[in-house]
Amino acid sequence: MELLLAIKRLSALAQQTRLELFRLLVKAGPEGMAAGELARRLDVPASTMSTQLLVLSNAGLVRARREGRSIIYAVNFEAMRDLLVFLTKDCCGGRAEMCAPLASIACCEPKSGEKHEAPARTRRGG
Amino acid sequence: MELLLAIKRLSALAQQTRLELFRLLVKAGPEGMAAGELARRLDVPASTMSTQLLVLSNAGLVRARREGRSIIYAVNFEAMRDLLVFLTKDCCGGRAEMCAPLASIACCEPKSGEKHEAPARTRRGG
DNA sequence: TCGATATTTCTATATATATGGAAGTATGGA
DNA sequence: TCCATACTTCCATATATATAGAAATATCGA
Repeated sequence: MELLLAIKRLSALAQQTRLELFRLLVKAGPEGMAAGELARRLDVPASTMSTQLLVLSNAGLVRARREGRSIIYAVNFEAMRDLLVFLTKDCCGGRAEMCAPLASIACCEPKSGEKHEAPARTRRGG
Repeated sequence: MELLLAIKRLSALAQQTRLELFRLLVKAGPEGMAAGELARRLDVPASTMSTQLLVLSNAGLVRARREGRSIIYAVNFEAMRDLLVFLTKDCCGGRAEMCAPLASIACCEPKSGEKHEAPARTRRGG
């Protein structure tokens, strides 16, 4: 990934309303959520929400699709993944100390895919 | 990690001079690099560099130590790791599609630590 | 103590971002 | 076509950030 694109994505996430918004969309999954619903949930005016969604959208972190009168936003998981890879790869050029711990993240599966607890399958509450 | 701390760290990285600065420090490793050397390398005035270093420092992403007349900055790998974990864990609440690819990053070791190419050992030029 | 070096803090200014009301645009139903 | 709903775009304003010169502070060597 290009440096400027990474900055654009980092900037998009580096703000309270937008990070909360993004997390909400992550939880919503590929089906996404309507702009109005997002505005209601985060308790911000429609115009503000629209502006914030545009920022995330311009950064490629979310995608919009129209469904009737609603516009549904959903996370672009690939874009987010690319950003994480960029940040991680960048740091692994010569030293593993930053990256190794990522392997211990509950949902980060070993690359050969051996059997393990697979906690990513469980729901948040479980 | 707290949301506000994550935002602080994302903001710190979401700027061209600082992201380049941070990457430079990552390459420098735990030994770090002097503020003046960083300013020279990125071709910015000392006061600007100092301000940017303060931002990274306040976000906990770098640490400063004095060595003679120089002040040496080094990446706080743990802080960066925590941020990556925060961003990743956040996204893994129910869905692995964003996180699974992280396992394929060259330096991201399987958690049981089986043998693999271990590219993280090689230097950048090698 | 003096002077050179290394860096920070102070200060001003330019630029970017966040917010939200009002007006505009798109969709669907009658 | 008319109206309600769902959003976006426009605009003004408030706040935050970036930049860098000048002055201040800390360290070292003589």
